[in-house]
Amino acid sequence: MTVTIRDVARLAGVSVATVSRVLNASAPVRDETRTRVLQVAKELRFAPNSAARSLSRQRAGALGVILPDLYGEFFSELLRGIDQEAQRAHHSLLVSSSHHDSRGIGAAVRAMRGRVDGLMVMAPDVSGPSLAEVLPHGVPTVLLNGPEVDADVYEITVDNFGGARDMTRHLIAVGHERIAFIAGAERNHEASERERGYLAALHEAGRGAEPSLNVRGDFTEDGGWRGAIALLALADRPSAIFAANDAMAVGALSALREAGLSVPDDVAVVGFDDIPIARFLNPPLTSVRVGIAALGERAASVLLAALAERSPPGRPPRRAVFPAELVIRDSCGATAGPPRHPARRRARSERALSNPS
Amino acid sequence: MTVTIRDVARLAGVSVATVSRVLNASAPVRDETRTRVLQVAKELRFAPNSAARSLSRQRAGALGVILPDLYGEFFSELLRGIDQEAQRAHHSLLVSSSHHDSRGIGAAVRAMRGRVDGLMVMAPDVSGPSLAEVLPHGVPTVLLNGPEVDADVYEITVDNFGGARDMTRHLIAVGHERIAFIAGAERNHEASERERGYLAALHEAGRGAEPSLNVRGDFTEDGGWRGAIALLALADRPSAIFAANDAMAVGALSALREAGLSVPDDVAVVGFDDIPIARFLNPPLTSVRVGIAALGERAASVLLAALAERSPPGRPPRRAVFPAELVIRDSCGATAGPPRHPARRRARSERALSNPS
DNA sequence: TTGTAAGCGTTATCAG
DNA sequence: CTGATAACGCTTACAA
Repeated sequence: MTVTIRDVARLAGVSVATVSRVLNASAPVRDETRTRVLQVAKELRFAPNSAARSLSRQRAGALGVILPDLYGEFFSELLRGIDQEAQRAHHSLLVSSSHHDSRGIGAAVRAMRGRVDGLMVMAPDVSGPSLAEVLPHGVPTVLLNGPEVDADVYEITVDNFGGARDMTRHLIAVGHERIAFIAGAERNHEASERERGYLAALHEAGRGAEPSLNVRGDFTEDGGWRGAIALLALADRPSAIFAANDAMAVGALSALREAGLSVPDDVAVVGFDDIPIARFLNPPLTSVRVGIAALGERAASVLLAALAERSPPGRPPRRAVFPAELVIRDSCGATAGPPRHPARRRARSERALSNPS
Repeated sequence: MTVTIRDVARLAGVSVATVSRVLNASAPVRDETRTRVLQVAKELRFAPNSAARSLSRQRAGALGVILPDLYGEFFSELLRGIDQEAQRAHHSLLVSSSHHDSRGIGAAVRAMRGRVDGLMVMAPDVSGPSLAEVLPHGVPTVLLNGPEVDADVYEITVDNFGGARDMTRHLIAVGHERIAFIAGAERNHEASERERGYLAALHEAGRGAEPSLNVRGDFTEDGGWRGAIALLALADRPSAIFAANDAMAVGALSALREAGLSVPDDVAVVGFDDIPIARFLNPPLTSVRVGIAALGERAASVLLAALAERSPPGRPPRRAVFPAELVIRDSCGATAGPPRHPARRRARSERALSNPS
């Protein structure tokens, strides 16, 4: 076996309690013995066994993250934000991914029992009730971008509906007549919210939603590519394509390029999420900014705060909604064409609209 | 507190030992008692406490992952591969990120003590000796894409040198005279290996390396953008830009577009890693395929195998090198121009070279 | 200021 | 087949 606290105690000529006190600064220890203990601990490269520690104090010093997937820039950004906040609070991160049904989520939740103090769960493609069934009791939990759930949890979501509605409004405002939508995966909460926003904006503009312009995607580049191909095959092709996330917008851009069409001149393309790469695309992608990393940070900090307060989370669940704001870049044709040698970079053809109409 | 094995035992009218036996199928139990125990366990939604479990058996059923960063598609792909393999073996994943120095890595390693059975460490910007200092003794460890380390660990790396050399050879072969390089971060092992490959290819072609064509980057899109801007400011601009990773290539493409230059007609651009988005870029990016997810899977499976064998890892360290092969797409100008309406997708303007010259 | 000892929740050994 | 009970490594009253 590896070195334990008893080894340190023996070599330092003290009891294990004293070693523990020194290492945790949990009680006063004579200076001389302290330095001796530290000395020995360093020599032995002692590191306390976290499992034993978790068991003894009744907390693990770790947070669990359960995600539907890990593909693409969205999840790494989210995880990055979560990790940053967790690390600030000296907490470890347990990550489990590719859970698309409640059974899988339940299994992941159970596996984390005892190793984490709290949970962040993103499960956009699971229904509220079936999610509530597998969520743990007595473990503070933050739900990310999911449906509303009848359970004692915190919920943080992005304004998917409002963002999509605003984006569609914007496309209408700049004169687009035929606005197509590449939707997200079926039964996915975020996907349906965004679709709802798209339809609402069409409706309020007094336009009917043309079914052929609303195609099903799956949030991947390939899905966006296929969606765009389908749309281009229409007799009367759309003048704008709104992809329900940036990954699909990337795929759509690729399809348009292959078809020899120019963006935004022939067809405008916009996305959702504003993943980091969006502004570097060709052309730079108009999108809906979500602040993915900030969302992750927020989720972690809400969870940490819940853990900090002594009172068990018997309070009513709190629900927070992150704003989603438009970021207009070249791909929608609403900016002036880029000058050939821009002096400054960012300010050129990018603007954020706080309250687009 | 939450429900423990004692609660289950009491309600089922058996001892905790029996409950444990039932739940782990670790010893024969009478059918009748088994069903009764399972019944009670389900009713109580019992899930064993993993910390206690880890402590008792001397294994945690979890793997640790230590990464330098979490930004961009590279790391999410890597993590995706690792997670996939870990999940197959019913292991959890502990992830800790943004560790660029040995101190931080040491802290992360210590924090994982007792919660993981093995470690995967990616630390390209830490020197071998200082890494060896903080690596744990007695914990099976896989080093990813790092320098060779004098410690009892497994090492898995990508052929960064060979890949970069082959890519440069390719650019030379298709007639490029002035080939620029946007290097990775300083003191980064992968960065320097790739740079070495670039220089080696120039050298073997009897060309001197022009210092002004070799600019420093940092593996981010922004770094690539700045690098390209610097290169375009040269009196005699390069005909090809080799970015040391795809993220920087993305930035370079963006800079070229802003400068009104066409890729590949005015300047060719190539990258390294072949992140998933590369083939969807505009134009599709020629790159060096690394098989990122497969690399992660491999790392996890090597680790799991090491954990499975009873013998403590006293064997000599094993080092494996993943091949890196060119993927030629449009951005380097070595493919025929894309037809306007390609029938098939992938085969059109993409080809993989196994043994490029 | 320090030591002793009782847990923390499971697993595993050893008797029955 | 089943039940006590001793670990596992650490923290934390409670004493001294």
